[in-house]
Amino acid sequence: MTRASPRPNLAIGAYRHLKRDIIRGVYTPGEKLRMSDLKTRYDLGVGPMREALSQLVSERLVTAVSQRGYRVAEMSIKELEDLYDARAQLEGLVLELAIARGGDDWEAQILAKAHALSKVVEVHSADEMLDIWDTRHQAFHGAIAAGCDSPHLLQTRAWLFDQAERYRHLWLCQTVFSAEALDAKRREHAALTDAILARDAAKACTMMREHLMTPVPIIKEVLSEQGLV
Amino acid sequence: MTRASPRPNLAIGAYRHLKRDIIRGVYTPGEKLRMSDLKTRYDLGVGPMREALSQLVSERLVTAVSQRGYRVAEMSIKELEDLYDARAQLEGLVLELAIARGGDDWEAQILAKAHALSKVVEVHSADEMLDIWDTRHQAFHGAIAAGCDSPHLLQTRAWLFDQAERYRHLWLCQTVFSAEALDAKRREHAALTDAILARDAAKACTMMREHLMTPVPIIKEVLSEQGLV
DNA sequence: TTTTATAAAAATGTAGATATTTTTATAAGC
DNA sequence: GCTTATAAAAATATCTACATTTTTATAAAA
Repeated sequence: MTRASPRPNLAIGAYRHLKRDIIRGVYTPGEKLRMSDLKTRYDLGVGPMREALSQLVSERLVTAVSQRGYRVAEMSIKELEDLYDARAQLEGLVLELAIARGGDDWEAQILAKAHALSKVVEVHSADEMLDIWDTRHQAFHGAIAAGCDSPHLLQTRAWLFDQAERYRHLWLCQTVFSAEALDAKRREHAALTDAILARDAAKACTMMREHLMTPVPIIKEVLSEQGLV
Repeated sequence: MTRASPRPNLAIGAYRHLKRDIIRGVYTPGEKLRMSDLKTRYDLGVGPMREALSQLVSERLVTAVSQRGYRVAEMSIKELEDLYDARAQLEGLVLELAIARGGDDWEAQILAKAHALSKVVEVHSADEMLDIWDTRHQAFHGAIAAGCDSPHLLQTRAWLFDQAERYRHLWLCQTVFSAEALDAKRREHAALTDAILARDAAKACTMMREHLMTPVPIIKEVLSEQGLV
């Protein structure tokens, strides 16, 4: 029997918690992460804390200067634009490969996830709505990308996604609570699904790139409003 | 005045050293990295060592299982194939963007680096030859990629490059010490440069993808010969 | 052979010592 | 007075050594 992963060590927990907090905007961009504060906030020693921070430095969510500690990575309009452009281009490539390589099961999964996403309605709390819609939305796009059948391309995709997560979170709050915005997205997803299932690579990839770029102006507004840049 | 980077901490040094050793094949894939061995080998305490390992786990060069320590990441034919495929596809995308976006300075840099690469001859020691050729080879490809003008795409490119580095190192030793192989590469680079400067995107991208895939069969042979898989 | 008990080895975590940076206070020069 | 330079103090980051927990190896018993 395969042994279930044992007790996760403290660094792993700290890593997850801190990453989540950074993405959710608990810290402001550029904020100093003092070891003494982190120790009390997450209730552990410096060892595990430093390990968690080291990983986040690797992922570029935190910056480090030797002997001068750690800071939350900065955010900027410039980064936002490049990040979303890179994501759109990569997603286009991945989709092109998926259309060339994907089989029947790939098509079926896309339809399944598209259906689940379109059925998100009438949820009680706002937070619940945000969670459910985002989960299904990611599942839908994940199902499309999976067809490229390349673990390493999917990994780079996931990495860019993580990088964008802080920006994306701003957009998510704007979109999910607007019936109009949600409806626009629903139509885009339906059209995208049609083009993909018709294996029209050129059309589908263009639509995908445009679909990924639509949040950019919205995020720009929120960034200026909240004084984050 | 910008303050020069101060004393780098021990974790940074350990990270560089360990990463280099893994890439150069000092450890065999899957080998256990015992803390006590690492401590004596790199002459450090556990703290900095664990920080360095945490970063390498993020980069997937090392794997970790909680309470059971660290291991050098495995290598496999399957991973080799996916890695090189992903690299070729991404490099094709980056080149397509570079041809669309690159300016005069981009063209000039490519010509400059291509020239430097073609002039690598008559070096004394074998190791020196390997270093110089590889440095200029990377500079040439780097100059091409730079035209895409996207820090994040270049970053994902660098990450995939790092992932492939262990495999690539095997190929490099085979190629640099074969006059015939070097000459073949020289012709490929010249043809590639021509297509790029002619801004023939379709042709250049196809050539680039093929160029990046040529090492795969060679590396497969070396891997089986050396019993690394 | 398989299981259980025991001992050794290894990984992880904490606390305190050391070194570095940043802040604050003080004094000198313009 | 205002700025700049210097020195002491505080805050902070980093590292090592030791203590604790968990895993792995070994040997005895079923």
